Amino acid sequence: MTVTIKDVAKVANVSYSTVSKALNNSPLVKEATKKKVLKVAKELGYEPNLAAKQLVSKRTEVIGLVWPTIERIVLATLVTNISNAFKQTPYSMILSVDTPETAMETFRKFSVDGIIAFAESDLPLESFANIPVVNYGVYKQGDVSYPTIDANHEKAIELAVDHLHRQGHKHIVYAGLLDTTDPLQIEKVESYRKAMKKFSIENCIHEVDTKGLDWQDGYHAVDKILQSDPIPTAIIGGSYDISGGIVRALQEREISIPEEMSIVSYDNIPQMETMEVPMTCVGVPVNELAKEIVSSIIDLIEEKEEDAWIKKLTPVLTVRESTAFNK
Amino acid sequence: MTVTIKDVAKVANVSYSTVSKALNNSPLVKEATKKKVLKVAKELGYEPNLAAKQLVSKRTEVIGLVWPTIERIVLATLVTNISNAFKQTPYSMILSVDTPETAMETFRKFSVDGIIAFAESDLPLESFANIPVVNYGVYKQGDVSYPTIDANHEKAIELAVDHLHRQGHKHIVYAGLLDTTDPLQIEKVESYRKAMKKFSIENCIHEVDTKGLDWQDGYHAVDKILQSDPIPTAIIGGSYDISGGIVRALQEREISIPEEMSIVSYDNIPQMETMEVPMTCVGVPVNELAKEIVSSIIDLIEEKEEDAWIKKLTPVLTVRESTAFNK
DNA sequence: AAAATAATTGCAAGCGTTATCAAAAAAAGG
DNA sequence: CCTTTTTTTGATAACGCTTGCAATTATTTT
Repeated sequence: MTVTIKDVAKVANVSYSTVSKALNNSPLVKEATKKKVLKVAKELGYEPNLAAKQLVSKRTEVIGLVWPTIERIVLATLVTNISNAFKQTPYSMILSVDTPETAMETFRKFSVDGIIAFAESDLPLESFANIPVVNYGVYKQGDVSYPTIDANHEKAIELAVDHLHRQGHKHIVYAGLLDTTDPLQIEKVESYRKAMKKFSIENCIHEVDTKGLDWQDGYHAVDKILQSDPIPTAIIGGSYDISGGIVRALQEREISIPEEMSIVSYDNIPQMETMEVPMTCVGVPVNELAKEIVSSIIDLIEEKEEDAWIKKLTPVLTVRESTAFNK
Repeated sequence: MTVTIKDVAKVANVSYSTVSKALNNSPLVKEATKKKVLKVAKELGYEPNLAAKQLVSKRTEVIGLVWPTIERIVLATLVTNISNAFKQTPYSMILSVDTPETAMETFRKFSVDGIIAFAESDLPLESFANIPVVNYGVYKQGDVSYPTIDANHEKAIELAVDHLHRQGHKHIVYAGLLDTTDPLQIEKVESYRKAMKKFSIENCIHEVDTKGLDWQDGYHAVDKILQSDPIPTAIIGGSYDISGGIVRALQEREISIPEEMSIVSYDNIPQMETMEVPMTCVGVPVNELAKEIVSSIIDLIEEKEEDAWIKKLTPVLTVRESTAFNK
């Protein structure tokens, strides 16, 4: 039937406690035996019994990810990247698409060692009874009740403006969600203004409210952009989807990208590369974000730091084919 | 610390094996003691230790759901509905967004009792070593290697045509993905043709290829629809997203729904109700789909049927405000 | 080469449950 | 009132694993 530690022990000709230690890479067992055990284990197709492990060690090496809503593709991509990042570790991840409350119940049932949450999800703080949590994104400006990972949004937008400015653009419009209380969206526009000032083109500041973050929101924002005077030569799209909509709308009007219009998108996900026009974008690459989140939660579990902190990751500019010199 | 069965035993003044039986509602313990034990357990806030339970009973009461890609909202809604449906049962669900191969690994690690998969995911058949699987949707026409749940698509489309036909529509256009090998999409158009024939309006058969299943695909199909002669009075949208795009495009052209154009959408998800125009739709309601999937996998686990079968669920027509009599 | 020290290995005690079966208590029968 | 039968309870052995600690073996020291 199922291969246990004892079966491995028998074949490897050592005691089963040695097998256990070998499998856990304990320094108390000789390298040679460790190798032998590992080889036998593999041959027999040994798989550790999680329940037994958990029962004695009180740890599960399982981390729960609360993902209450099927949201924008950026988050979806982040989730898959996080899931991937765990493959390099002894931990596994389970996902709950329930409300935070029921997710917490499930996670307690599984006795997960740690939890990853997104700012969007509004966690029931009380129910965490000393189980480590890492949060992605901030709830409100300045609020850091948990260890929090976030991108340096200000820097990201500055990177976008800088890039366009170097290419000779002055009339750079920011197309994003403006009329909102979402701190992230607010920070992005404000950063845009700041950056325009920094490069002394604040007289060209020009913002278009997309009213949302989706494809159609970008698509419909193009009308407004093209009606302005002077017509901008470059656009900063506030999200992956917004930029996608903008590109399509421009193409339909036969305005060529990047010859007649440059566009830089916020968000840095692999999908940017495979868009109709490979997109120049700014943001923390989603795989880095994922790696950081994963290593943070593991550190937290293994070192049990207590404080809430915030870590702002440095974004990068990825230049592709949607931007060019302004002639 | 954590309250165990032994703590309960001590307080209730019985042996801990009696407590175990009482908690599992065994007929071998007296009603009176059962009540007493349950009361004490509650008072002490006893929570059963899943790991210990698993270790001895060999069952985890956990079911894995393979969801490799973040796909159309219909699937996302189905996933959350399935997750909800499990709440009525002793089982819990874990989700893997990995490739089917790695998902299987994770599931093996957790020793899930069963697996739910979507036809889209192309499972590695070999790796299932007698763990029950339920599949949603069919891979290819007629292929049922697993117990499979699916909607009766033919019936659904017929329902749509019937509804429109009763309202006096003849020029009913089907807007969906036509140029594809996806058996589901093919079945839908063919069902459309069949239904049109059934109601003797096959001379009005009119299909528009959306080239995809997304919002923008629907949006752009409207041009083609409006260029035809005669202009149809009703549209069957091939998916939730397609229909959404169609509605928006019609509204932009100030063609009022349902006065000037009726539209029935394929897919029956709650979001249909909250669209810009509450949408008349056909399909198996997702919550029913979810319930059926959940009860099937549980039956399979508990009764261990061996055969592959396919269960076609009966779709329903949900009439809302996107359809009206043709005048 | 013997003694001391260090590096490995093995033993055995749990972890919190369930499940089997023997023991005890209660009920029934003679 | 003592057997016999039935109902109820309680020991106890797994389940597969980790983990101190004791036992063994290998390596230094003297």
